Amino acid sequence: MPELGATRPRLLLLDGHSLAYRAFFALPVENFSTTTGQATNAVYGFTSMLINTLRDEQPTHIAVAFDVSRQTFRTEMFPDYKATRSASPEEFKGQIPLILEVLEALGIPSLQLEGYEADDIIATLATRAENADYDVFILTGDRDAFQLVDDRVTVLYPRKGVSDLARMDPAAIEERFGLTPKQYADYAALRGDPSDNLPSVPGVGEKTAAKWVREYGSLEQLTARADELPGKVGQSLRDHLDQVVLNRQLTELVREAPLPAAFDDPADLVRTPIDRQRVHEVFDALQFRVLRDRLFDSLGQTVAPASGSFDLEVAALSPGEVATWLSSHAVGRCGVEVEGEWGRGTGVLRSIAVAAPDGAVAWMTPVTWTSEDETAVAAWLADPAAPLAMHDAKGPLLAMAARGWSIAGLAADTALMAYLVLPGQRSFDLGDLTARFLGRQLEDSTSDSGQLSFDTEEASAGQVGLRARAVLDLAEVLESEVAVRGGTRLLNDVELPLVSVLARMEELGIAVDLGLLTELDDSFGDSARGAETEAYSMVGRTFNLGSPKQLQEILFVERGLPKTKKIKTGYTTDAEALQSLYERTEDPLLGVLLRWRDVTKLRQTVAGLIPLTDANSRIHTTYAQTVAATGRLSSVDPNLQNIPIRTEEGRRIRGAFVVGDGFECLLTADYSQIEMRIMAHLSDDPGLIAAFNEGEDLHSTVASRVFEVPADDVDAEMRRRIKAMSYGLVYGLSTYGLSQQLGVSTGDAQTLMDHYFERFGGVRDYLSEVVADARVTGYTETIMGRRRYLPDLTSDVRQRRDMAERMALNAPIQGSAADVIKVAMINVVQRLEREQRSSRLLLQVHDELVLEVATGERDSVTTLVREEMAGAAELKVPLEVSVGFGHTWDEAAH
DNA sequence: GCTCACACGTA
DNA sequence: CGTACGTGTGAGCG
Repeated sequence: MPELGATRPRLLLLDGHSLAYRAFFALPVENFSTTTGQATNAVYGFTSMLINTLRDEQPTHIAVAFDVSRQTFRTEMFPDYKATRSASPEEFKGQIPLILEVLEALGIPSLQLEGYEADDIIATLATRAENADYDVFILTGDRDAFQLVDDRVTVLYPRKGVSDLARMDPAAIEERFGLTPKQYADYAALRGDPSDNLPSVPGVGEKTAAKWVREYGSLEQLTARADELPGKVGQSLRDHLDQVVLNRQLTELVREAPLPAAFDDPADLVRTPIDRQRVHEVFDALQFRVLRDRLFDSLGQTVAPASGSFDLEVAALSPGEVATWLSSHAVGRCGVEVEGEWGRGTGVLRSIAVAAPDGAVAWMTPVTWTSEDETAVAAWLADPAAPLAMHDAKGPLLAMAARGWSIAGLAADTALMAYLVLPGQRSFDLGDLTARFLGRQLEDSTSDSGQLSFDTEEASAGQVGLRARAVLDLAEVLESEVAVRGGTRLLNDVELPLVSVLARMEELGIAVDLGLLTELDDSFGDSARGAETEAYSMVGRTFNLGSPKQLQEILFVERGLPKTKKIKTGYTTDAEALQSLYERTEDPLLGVLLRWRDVTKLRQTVAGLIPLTDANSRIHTTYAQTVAATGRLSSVDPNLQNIPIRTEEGRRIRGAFVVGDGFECLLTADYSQIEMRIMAHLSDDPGLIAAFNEGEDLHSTVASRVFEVPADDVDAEMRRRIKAMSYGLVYGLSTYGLSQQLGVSTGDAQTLMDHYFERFGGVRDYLSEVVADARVTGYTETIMGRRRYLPDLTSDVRQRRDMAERMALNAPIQGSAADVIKVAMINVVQRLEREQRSSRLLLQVHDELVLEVATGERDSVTTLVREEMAGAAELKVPLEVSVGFGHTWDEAAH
């Protein structure tokens, strides 16, 4: 069994100057500057390497060393040292203070030492840490550090640019230079170094230098026996012995530099949590949007030091052992980890590991198990009395379903639990969660280096077993994390039961008319080509219609059309802008462009669906349950939640989604105005509640009250404005936004808003209360207690704060609607099962469910779906559900 | 091959 | 200068 996990603390040391310098020349400054003209390429490259290394190496301790000035003990020994190095450009120097700001925000200590280079500081810290039993990682662009490499010290050296790091351990040094790390300094001295202005020996290049050090073992031996060296190069060496000896002294890194007291003990370099607020400020100033996201993605919001490890034995079960192992160990909640592949409604199970509460971990694979073994696992998984903890169980469920298994006792899913704890995070990697919540290292640190080669089966057993154990331990910790946030019911009653509902929906997929899809592909393709040809002839040459850049050139330069809204790359060519240009200038090219955009988009949608259709003519999406910060589901591969509906042509695509063979029809059921109903419920506004209880049509009823006219006198324009206003409120609309939406002045928009709030004061009070509460508590909450954390509500940056406020306004509403339909889905499926219906739930599109209705079940299923959807939550207004049927998804719409 | 910006489909 | 998503493309990096 390989040794699993690292038990030692991990110290990361960075050479600030050399990394920044590498970045400065690797990244073109034109692409990395703020809008105010400050160059940021060195800061960017440095920070990017830092973030990647934090993510990949998970250090528990960290420090960054900088050079002070050119004057060091080395220049005293050899005045020409680094003399040819040109003064670093002002554009570079100005970025060092910015790097220091980044480090300060990240809580990473940095130091410099008069008379010494950053390398010496690093050598000193590395030596001390190594003696204190640390693993040390040195990120530097200076090869002199290679001499520090040994079993405990690894140098990470940028190979090219800023994203490709070479991992220099003793094996890598050996492979690259044919030398041990200890010999590296000898080699460097012999070879000389033009960048440091260390003279070389004429006739002795890298090859000879490496050969001699290899043959003689060391520079010392070589110089002692210099007389033996034959030929011209031998004489050359003898003539330059003094310089070589000096080179060697200069190259040697100081391992006992006099460090300041704060850096005396490596333990003092333990990582501290980052200052989120500061990070936002600094990254805002540097305009590092993507880097910030990458930082928060990879680290989560705070970083727990991952110092511990797992220490476990994984038993790879031999044929016939499974039943016995399970009955003696699998008592109480077990961690289950599946290795395999899944997606598009199916999967393959390669191996499975079970971590028992007694500490035992077993691993097994279909490759070796007997049919009795398989029966035993399947029966155990299907036992509702056997509680299971898994991580992101939906995929494994698909792999199990493909073997005909099902599970009954999913008692915990660590991905879902982490999602409720950190709803803003978009991915939940088991290794990250383990480091963060258990302070343990999940990855086997020896596996990356490729030095140890173990039997694949053993390696798999170790890794999968380790993960099973991590899941079990993590479930316990996350359980209390969820509980303190009041999310236990949401987890147990909604998210967990939903997993198997979604897995089943993915497995079923929805039938499509492949012939029709192909026809549509052709037809949209023809239209696109037609528009294309027309556009070329209008412009007088061919060009790429899909390139906003070329389009800008043609529209705003060649044709001199009026400028549209500014965007980063110039002026927008989006549909809204083109439409308005068309109305103003009547340039026929704009009409053709819009037409081309429309049909190409439709064609792409269709073309994307065709290859995803399986042998049974069904398409299987994958639902993401832990992606949307508000609690909604999302749909990928393909996204079936954004199939066109608004235009006639778009609906032709919906017409290609059809009822499957042997079923009667598709049924769609959607909540009408669920978001406004939730607004009424949460705000408790009597006027809005009355509007729902009394009025025929919500928007007309609200309009008649706002404009103080009888319901019959509400015209289409009044209704349109009020509808826009109502929905705008759900999104945190400003008067400016409303004026844009309605095409009226901000004054008129303000007046409309005032009138609205005069009649619906409860809504206004609720909205301001939501933001005020969230500012105090730090989060918003849905009707089922789902939280969304919004730390930016107290940001000093206006734009961030406003954004957070709009999120605060929207999250409880969008999130509550998500809660409601999730409950409805569970209940619909449960009742279909209880009533032994063959009809089945296929799709969810946020406020709509699509079912495939079995022959003869139409009426009963309609009733069932209406009842379960309407009854999914008890609100102060009724939940109204509208239902439609049809042979296709389009026909089933209403 | 990667990442970014843009554009656009849905609720 | 209205929320939440996913996808495809061009373009620039390497």
